[in-house]
Amino acid sequence: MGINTTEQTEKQRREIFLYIKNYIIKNKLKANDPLPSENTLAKRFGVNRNTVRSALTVLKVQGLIYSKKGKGFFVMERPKQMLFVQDASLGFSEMLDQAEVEYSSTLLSIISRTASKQEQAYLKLKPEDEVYVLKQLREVAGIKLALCYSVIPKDMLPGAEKRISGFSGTNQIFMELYGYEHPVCVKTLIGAQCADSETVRQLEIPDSIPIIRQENIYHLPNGKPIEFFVIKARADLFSIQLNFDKNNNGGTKK
Amino acid sequence: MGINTTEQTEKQRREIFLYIKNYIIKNKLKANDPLPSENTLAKRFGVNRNTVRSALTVLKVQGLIYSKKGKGFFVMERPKQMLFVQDASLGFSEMLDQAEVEYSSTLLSIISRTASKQEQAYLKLKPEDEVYVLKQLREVAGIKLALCYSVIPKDMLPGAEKRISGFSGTNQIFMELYGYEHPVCVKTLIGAQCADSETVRQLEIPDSIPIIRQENIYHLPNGKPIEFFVIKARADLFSIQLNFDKNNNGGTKK
DNA sequence: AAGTGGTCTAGACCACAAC
DNA sequence: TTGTGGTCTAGACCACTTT
Repeated sequence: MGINTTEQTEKQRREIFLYIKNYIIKNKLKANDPLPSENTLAKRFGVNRNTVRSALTVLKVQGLIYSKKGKGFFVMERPKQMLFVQDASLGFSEMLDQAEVEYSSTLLSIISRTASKQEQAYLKLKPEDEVYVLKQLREVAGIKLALCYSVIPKDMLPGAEKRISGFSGTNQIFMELYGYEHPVCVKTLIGAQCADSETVRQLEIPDSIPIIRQENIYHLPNGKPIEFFVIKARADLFSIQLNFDKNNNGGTKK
Repeated sequence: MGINTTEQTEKQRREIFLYIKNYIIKNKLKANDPLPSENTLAKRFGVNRNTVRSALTVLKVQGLIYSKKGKGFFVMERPKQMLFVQDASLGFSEMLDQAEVEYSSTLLSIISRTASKQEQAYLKLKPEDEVYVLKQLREVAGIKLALCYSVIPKDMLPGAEKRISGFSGTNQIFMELYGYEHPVCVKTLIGAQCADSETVRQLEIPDSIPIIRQENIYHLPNGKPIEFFVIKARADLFSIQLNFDKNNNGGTKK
């Protein structure tokens, strides 16, 4: 068949797409197992290599496979979803504690700058006030799970740059290093977004994985704002559970 | 330049990609404004139409542009984010009420079937028990915002197929049609996922938009499970806010 | 040297839309 | 009829990996 003859419009690309998906299932391929090469598939289906490539591209943006130049295509690993129970009294680290998973925190950077308008509102700051911004990478069960940003009024942590070490969460800093009471979450905002380039790079994920973005505002028990905490976590691994059983406020319907 | 000569490897596709993004900004294009055609761009950059297409494909999967066969490429509309405050005592419709946005609900289908294992656990059902499954499309401010699934034990709604009309939320059915008390949410699970094909079709969105998935379990005040409610909402429009100010349970740290 | 994926060209045919 | 996007072919060259 030299030139296009018949029903090329209803895509044979889909046929190859489905073949690969079935191939993975039937052969019970696990993560990082190799797939047939582009040329092999092109010959098997009697189509051009470009057509095979367009099918593989779809699988790639869906995060089912990945490729390495000079080597081939491989099955992407799809780890199991983890569930984390959210509570006003728990910080992020403590939530991981409660979930009984092994985790670690790496302090990527700490800078100080003036507060943005949003941060001024959340932390009750004046435009000239400065904040510390701590960027952290959280790994859970050996997997890079989330990028976290802590925004903290600078006057709450005098000399923080030199005092912070052996870091494993800001609540530890607040309580053990500065003697504050346990902060309480007064507001949480949960959304989802596409992975930005920094998140893709730091978490080493394909940009097809959606990101759960959680913003928390923490106060001290006396009402003083102490932290604006942003979590950007891989949504394929991270989900949030909220229980209303206990602190049921009686259903005050408006 | 007949055949590939020099540095083709570091992609001129990116050049076209950036050109289009700048083109939209510089010319202050609004939603649904047309973009230059593939052939126009190919001539302007002196490249093949396929190269232009691969750049446009990237912009399409990112949800910045869309195309219509026979017409051309257009700027995708990027609506503003809406914020919804979550509360144990509020159903989804009531949450929209409280947000003071104009909304509507369309009942897409109602079927009955046996409960899945997950539904059996959530609704305390036996394997042979049947449930109604109501599929709803929620539109907010004229925009298709979310696909919702209500799973309700069949014995809670005798003869539902014939009694349901002028539907605007299951809580209305529970209370006005069947005289139940106002259900209370006892558990919420929030995650994010890529848009599945049905959601893409029903909400008329590109599959690049992430989806917030919220699962709620509702009980009657007497503790009887009445509804398993799943919301699949566009994450570019929908985010969830939780306030812990009021019902602070005192910070019982474990 | 041979094989793999990545990029790009040149050109064909199709379905659809506007004139 | 002309122009648009959608699909596919055939083939070139590149960078990288393995033998």
